[in-house]
Amino acid sequence: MATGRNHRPATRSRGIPEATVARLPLYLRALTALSERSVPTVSSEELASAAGVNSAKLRKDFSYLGSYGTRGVGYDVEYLVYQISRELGLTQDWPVVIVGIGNLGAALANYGGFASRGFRVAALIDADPSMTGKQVAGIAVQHVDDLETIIDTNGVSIGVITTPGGAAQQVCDRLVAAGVTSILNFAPTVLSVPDGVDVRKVDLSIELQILAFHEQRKAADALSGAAAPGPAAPAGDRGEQGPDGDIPAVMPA
Amino acid sequence: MATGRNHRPATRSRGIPEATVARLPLYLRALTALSERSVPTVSSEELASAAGVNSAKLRKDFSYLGSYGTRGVGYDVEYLVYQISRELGLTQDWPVVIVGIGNLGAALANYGGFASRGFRVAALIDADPSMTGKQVAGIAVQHVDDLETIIDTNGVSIGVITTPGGAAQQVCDRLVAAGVTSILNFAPTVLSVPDGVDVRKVDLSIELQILAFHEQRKAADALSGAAAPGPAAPAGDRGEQGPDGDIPAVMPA
DNA sequence: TCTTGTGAACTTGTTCACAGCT
DNA sequence: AGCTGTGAACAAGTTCACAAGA
Repeated sequence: MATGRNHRPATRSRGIPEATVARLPLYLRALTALSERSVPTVSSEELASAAGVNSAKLRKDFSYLGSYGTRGVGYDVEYLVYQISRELGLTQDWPVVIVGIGNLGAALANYGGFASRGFRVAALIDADPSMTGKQVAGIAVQHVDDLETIIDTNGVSIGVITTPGGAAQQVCDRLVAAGVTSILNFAPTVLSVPDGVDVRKVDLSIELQILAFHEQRKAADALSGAAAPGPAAPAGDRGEQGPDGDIPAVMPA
Repeated sequence: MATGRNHRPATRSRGIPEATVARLPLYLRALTALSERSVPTVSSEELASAAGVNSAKLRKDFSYLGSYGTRGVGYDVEYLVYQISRELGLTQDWPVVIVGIGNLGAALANYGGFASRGFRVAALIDADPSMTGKQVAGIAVQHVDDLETIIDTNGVSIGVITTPGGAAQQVCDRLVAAGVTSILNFAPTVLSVPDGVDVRKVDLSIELQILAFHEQRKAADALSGAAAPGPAAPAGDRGEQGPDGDIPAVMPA
């Protein structure tokens, strides 16, 4: 996958692999949970298991950040939380706008995990005049006519698009023109953006189609494979699941 | 990520790379749009551009499916739509259950893209008794007590979890025990599943954190890099964006 | 003795560039 | 002449396995 990092291609001394960046939030979540339970220290094995990856990968990932562990002991939880937060840029506050306040937009606005990690919903924007002024998650919806002003006065650099597919490119263009340089796109559309703008795409129907592919293959395997080991699940060991792993996800601008 | 495909590791003759599988839905969407405009044939260059990937990758991807193009001409749109649909298992109907009918669950239930491509919402399930019987997207919500019966009578093999994080593992265990073998998890939790069960995770807060990382780096680059090329976007060419490529995505309830 | 940190091997994915077919 | 299909080069990511250090 190629997460688009097209700007300034050279001069990157301490480049952290994209796959690693994609896992840092996962580690951070696991570490935060440990921190809340006042666990002082954790081994790569334990943390890896909590994050659903294997320990060699985790150690390699951390090695790109520096040497924050202690041999024979493990990692200091609080210290690691801080280092990863800093690396991800979560020690600062990121104002975010959500454009398109339908079912999904409202769901995201109500999502608590937002505020918890450096993100703040600065504004909700919708094109429907009848939505203007309505309170969603305690925030008044504003009309899309004011998009540029909202972006500007709030210093927003991250936008979330939850409009229907047909409106997404247009909204995207306006966001970018107004100064937004990172976009999380929930609309089922491929967005065109200028160089230097990052787009990440979240697409439910694509996820389901990928599951269907594997599901179909399991069914085929069950038919062809002679002696089926058991009903559905042989109850083997627990598998790993990655945020990325497979599908990559982002994209370059 | 590693989409857990732990079952039957060997004996896979016609293995399609995971990265390719992740892009097939993207091609399918672009092809469907062409089909609706009655475009009979398309070149790898055109289709790649519509899907937001480069043409060499697209041709390589299609080569894993077989030789469905015509040299000097391109690909027959209708034929390709059929072949990809078949490969993804979308020529059959997949009943899906959504567990956890909060904001997000309701948003997904209302999502039109579901039915359009082989997926059918067979049931909505929630643990809150006051939700039972309520209509969401034209479907009556059922109580989680009946989960096993619902899975069984509808022959469901794909489940979507949109519960709060705390309930996700428990719901997952019951889904798996009832026979579900593919799970799309929106809860901010790493799910443990037996071998043979696929889990895909969509996590909004992770997506935002990845964007924040890149955003932070752009800011750092702008400071260090002497002459800034322009305001925000140099208005370069249009980049590619992958579904997978990197991380997938949605989120927690 | 225990666990990190990492070179090296390996696997997966991407891009190139061109032969081969229409 | 044009575009697909693909071997081969390349790049990214993962896993192994063990030396180094606490």
